[in-house]
Amino acid sequence: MARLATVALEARKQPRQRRAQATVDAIMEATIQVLLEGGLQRLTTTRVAERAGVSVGTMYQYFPQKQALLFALLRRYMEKTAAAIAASCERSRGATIAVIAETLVGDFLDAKTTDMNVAQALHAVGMELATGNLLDEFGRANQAAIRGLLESAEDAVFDDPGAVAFALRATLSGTARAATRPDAKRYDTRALRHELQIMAAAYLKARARPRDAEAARR
Amino acid sequence: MARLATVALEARKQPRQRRAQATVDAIMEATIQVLLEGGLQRLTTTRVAERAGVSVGTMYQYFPQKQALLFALLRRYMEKTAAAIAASCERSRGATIAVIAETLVGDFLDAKTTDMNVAQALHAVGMELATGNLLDEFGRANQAAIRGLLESAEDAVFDDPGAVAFALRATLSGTARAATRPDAKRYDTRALRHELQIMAAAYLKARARPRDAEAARR
DNA sequence: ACCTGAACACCGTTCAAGT
DNA sequence: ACCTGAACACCGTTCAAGT
Repeated sequence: MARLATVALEARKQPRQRRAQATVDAIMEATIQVLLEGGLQRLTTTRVAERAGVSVGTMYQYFPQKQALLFALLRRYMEKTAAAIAASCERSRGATIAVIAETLVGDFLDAKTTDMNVAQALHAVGMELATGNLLDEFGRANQAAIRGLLESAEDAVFDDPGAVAFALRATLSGTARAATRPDAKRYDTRALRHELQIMAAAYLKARARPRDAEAARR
Repeated sequence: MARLATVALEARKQPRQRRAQATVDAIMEATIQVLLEGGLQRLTTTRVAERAGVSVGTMYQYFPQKQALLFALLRRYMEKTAAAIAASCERSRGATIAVIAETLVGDFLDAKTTDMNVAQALHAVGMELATGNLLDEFGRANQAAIRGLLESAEDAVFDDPGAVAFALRATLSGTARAATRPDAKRYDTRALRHELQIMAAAYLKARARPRDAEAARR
């Protein structure tokens, strides 16, 4: 099992004076700039401090390690999207499930897509683009397999099997990632599996025409 | 935009003799061991080479940078899961969509869950667990918001709103991650949004009882 | 063809000294 | 209370020399 040293990622010290707050702001802004400019590989403590116009020592007073910089950025991004999603839920409260489904999906994707530059840079943390290319490569392979499967269905025919396979694959692999998170509880994983099966079945049914109808038309 | 230096991640040199192949195998095995033992933070080229019983120079002959080690591991993992998924699709070929949905979801999750130790370690690349904790924290908040929304639906009542909210949230956030990948094409994103809305609507309908029936029973 | 390991440039982190 | 920057330990990567 991957054991990890327990590390403090939160700020070591809260800024108490105005100039200290300005320092923290400058560091965070510098982190974004350096990240967007050169990716994670070029994000060094020296570079961020230099861009922020402070010494490394000062930076370490507020961000006890390099990771804390990224952590703070991620926290800010997630606070923002969570607020947007909560607001969306508030808006469609009491609507029909059809409206709820449409609004929720739309607003959720919108929220996560805003500030996409930063989000992408954060997601890319670690293996950078290379990992993504690999994921895409196999994503396409899996999608092709699923598409072939859909086209073979005994009792249904799909008008756009490519789109359905695409959505199904994205949902599954995205969810699988969540399910394999280290702290995903066994219960959650099993429940999720059951719910996903219901979801996939309902989706396919909604997207398919019965094969009989097709045969009858010819 | 995050610009990245183009780097060769594939092996620099193919092993031609038997002892060279043994060297490559030893390095890959050592990488897994070091990764599972101490996480990404302790995965240094020196440590892997030492564990593999070769010099760093030898390692750099086959893996031109540190990332290439992880890349090779990830590739092996994905080849394995892709093969499992293809086999699953082959098995349920020609079945009904109900069977297809159930089999596909089940086998997909199984494939991605096998070798979970390595998968987790690979997923953890970069921000390690801290990121995950943050994701979970806001995941729970979003889930609670969605659950409240579902319970407020005008035309439906859910027997297990928590489970439905959990599945919906996992699907959405997992998919959003895929949609915000740098190379996700605009077309794909828009199509995915539409498909997800159909999926969510179909799922909610499958999971809900009409409110009238509930009112009538009382 | 394959391997070695000292050497180099650079990075994360600390801490005594300053205002 | 806040900031500085030289100093330290260590890491990724290279390359001349070996078998």
